[in-house]
Amino acid sequence: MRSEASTEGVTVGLNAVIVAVTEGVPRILSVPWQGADEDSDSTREALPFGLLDPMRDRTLELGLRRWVEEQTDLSLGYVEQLYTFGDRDREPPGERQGRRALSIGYLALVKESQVGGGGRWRDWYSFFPWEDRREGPPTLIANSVQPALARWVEGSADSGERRNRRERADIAFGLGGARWDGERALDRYELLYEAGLVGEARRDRVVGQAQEGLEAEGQSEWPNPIPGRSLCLDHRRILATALGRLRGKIRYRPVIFELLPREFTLLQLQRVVESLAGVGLHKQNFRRLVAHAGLVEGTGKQTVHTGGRPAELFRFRREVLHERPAPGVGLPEMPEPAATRGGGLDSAYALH
Amino acid sequence: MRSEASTEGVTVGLNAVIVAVTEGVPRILSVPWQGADEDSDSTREALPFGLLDPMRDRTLELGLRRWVEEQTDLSLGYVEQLYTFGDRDREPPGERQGRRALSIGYLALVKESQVGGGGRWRDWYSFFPWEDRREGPPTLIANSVQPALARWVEGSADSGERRNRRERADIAFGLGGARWDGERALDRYELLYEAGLVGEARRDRVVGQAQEGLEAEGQSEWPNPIPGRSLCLDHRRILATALGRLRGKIRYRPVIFELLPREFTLLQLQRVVESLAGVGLHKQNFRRLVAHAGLVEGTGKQTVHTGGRPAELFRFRREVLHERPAPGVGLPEMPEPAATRGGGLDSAYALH
DNA sequence: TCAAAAGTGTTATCCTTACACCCATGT
DNA sequence: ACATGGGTGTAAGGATAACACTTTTGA
Repeated sequence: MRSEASTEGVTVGLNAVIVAVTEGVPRILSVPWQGADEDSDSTREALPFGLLDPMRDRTLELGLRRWVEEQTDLSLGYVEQLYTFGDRDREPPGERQGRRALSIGYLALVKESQVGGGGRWRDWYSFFPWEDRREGPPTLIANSVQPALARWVEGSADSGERRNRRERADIAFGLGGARWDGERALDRYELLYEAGLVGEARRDRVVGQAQEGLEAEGQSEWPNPIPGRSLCLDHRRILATALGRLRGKIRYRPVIFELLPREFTLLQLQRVVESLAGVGLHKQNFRRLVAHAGLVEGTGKQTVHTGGRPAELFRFRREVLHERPAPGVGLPEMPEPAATRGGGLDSAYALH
Repeated sequence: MRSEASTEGVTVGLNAVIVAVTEGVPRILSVPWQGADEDSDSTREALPFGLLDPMRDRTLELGLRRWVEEQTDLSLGYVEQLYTFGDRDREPPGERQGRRALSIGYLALVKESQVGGGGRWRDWYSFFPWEDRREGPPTLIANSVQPALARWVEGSADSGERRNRRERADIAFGLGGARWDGERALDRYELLYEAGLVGEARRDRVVGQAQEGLEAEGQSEWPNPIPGRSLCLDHRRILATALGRLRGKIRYRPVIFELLPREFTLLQLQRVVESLAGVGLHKQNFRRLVAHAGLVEGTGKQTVHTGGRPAELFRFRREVLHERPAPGVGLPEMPEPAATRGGGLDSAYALH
C-alpha cells in the first residue's frame, strides 16, 4: 500500500490572503512580483507568500505566520487554512521548471488599525467586480458576464454539454431563475476561467472545452475577458476561495469580530458584514438579529458621533460560544428572483 | 518576496476517507499498514493513501482517484478535498526520516452497493465512540471523557490556563451548559490528543501542556486513553476532519444522495442522515422537511416492503439546485441542555 | 392480533421580514 | 430646518418542533 513513486521535485508555497476592512471597503494585501508572466501589469502582483521550510517550522500555520511577520509588520490574529491547489498547468508555461508547485492557501484576518500606508491594500472587489451586490446586482453581470457565458453555452459540442454548461452558469451566477449564492465565489471564478473569460486562462494557454469549439469554427481569438484585476500564478483562484469561505464562515462562527476594534457601533459591524457578504442589509433587522442572538453586548459608552446622533459602543459577547452551537450573523435568504429565463436579472431585495 | 529556503525533502501523501453507509452503519475503508509503530495492533491500519506523482497527475484530485482505483475496485463519485496536515511531530519518531511529510486528506462518498466483502469497512464510530449520540449522549462521555478532561483542566499551570482549558472542553464536548455541536468532531479529537487521552499522543511523545503538569508532580504515567480504534500516522485526525466536514456539508449541499441508491425510501434517507449526523431524528418532521424543501420527489413505485407497510420510493430532485441557494437536510438545533455546571450531562432531546 | 413501518393532521412557538415611526446631534 | 445616523414597536408569514392519530403489511 505504499507508493514507489517519489515525491521529489515538489515545492510547497504558503500563500496568505490577508483581509482587513477599512471604511466599508474589504481589502487584501498584495506584494509586487516579477515572474515569467509576460502578460499585463496586473499579473505583476501576488499574494504574500513563501516556501515551506521543511525542517524549521513545526506546523504549516506557524510557517505561514513566520513568513508573514518577516515580510510585513502585521501581527496576524485569526488564521485558517483554505485549500491546497496543485494543478500542474495552472501557471504560465515559463514558470514550469520540471517541478510541481503546490499552493497552500491561508486566510488571515487583521483589524483596520493594522492597515498602514505600507502595503498595497487592494479593494477585494477590484479582483471580482461581479461579486459586489451591495448596490444591487452589478450591471457588469447583465452587460458582460451574462452574454459572454451565453456564447460559451452556445459553443458546446452537443446538447448534453450545452445543458450542463447552462446549468452550471445559471447556478453559479444566479441566472435563469436560480438565486445568487454569495458563497459560490470560487465556482464563479472557475467558470469564467474555464470559459476563457479571465486573463489567467489565456496566460495558461487553456484550450479547454471553451476554445476547441471556437477554433473548430476558425475563430481562434479569445473572447474579451471580463474586467477585474488579476494576479500571478493561481493567486486569484486562492483569493476567490477565500471570499467564498469567509462569506460562509461569518454565518456560523463569530469571526467577524476579528476585523473590528474591541468596541464598535452596530453600524460599523453592519458595514463590515455587508462589505464581505457583498449584499446590503436591512438596518433595523440587522440590529435586532445580532442583539437577539446574543452576539454583542452594550458597553455604557457612546461614540464621539460622526455625522449623526452618537451611537452606543458594543463589544463581542464571548459567552455566546457556550450558548449556541453556531454563532454567526445569519445573513438573510435572498428573496426569490423574478424567474426571467435568460432575460433580466433578479431585481429583488432592493435596498437601493 | 521569494524564499531562499528550498522545499526539498517533502513527501506529499494523498489520503482518502472513503465513506459508505450500510444498514444504518457509517463505514470507512481502511487498509493494512506496517510502519515503525511499535504500538498496539490498531495502529497497524491506515486510510488508503498514496504519494503524489509530481509529473504524472494533472490535478491532485485526479492523482487521488487514480490511486484509489488502482488499489481498490471502487469507482469514486463525489470527492472533496478536506485539509492539508503537515505537523512535523505528528508521527511516531521512527517514521521521521529527515523529510517532511504532508498529508492531503480527501473525502469520498460511495454507494452502499459498492461495499463488497473485499475491503475493511470499519464502523466510523469505532474510531470515535463519543460521536454517536443516536441513542442519546453515550455513557462513555459521562463515565470517561468528562472525568478525564476534568483532571486535565485541574492540571493547568495557572488559573488563566485553567479557565481556557475548561472553556475549550465545555464547548467541544457540550459540557457545563454548552450545547453539543456535531460539526466539532475535529476539535474534540484534537482536545483529547492534547490532553494525552488518545493513543497517538503517547505514540508521538506529546509532552504538551498536559504532561508537564503531571511530570512536575512526579506522576509520569499517562492517563488512561479514551476507548476508540486508532490509526497510523495522523490518519485518525484526517478521519475526524472528514466527520466534521461531512456533518456540516449535508446541511447545505445535497451530498447525502451520493450515499444512497438512485431510488430510496424516506426512512432509508433518514437513517443515512442520522448515521452521519450522529443524532436521532423525529420521523414525521423529517419527512415533511425534506418534502417541503423540495429535495426529493416521489416515483409512483413502492418498495417490496421489509417489515411493515410498503413505502413509496423517492428520488433526488435535481431542480432544487436552481431553487434554493443551499439545499441540505437542515438538522434541528438541539434544545437547550439542562445547565448542570460540571455535573450531569445534558439529558435533553430524548428520542430514546 | 400484534408489531413494524408508512403516512396525515394540528397546534404552539419562534424566527424572519417588512414597514412605520421617533430620537439625538451637527451644520 | 434638515440631513444623518441611532433606535423602538408591531404585525404578517413561514419554518420548526411536539403531539396525536390512522393505514397497510407480514408474522
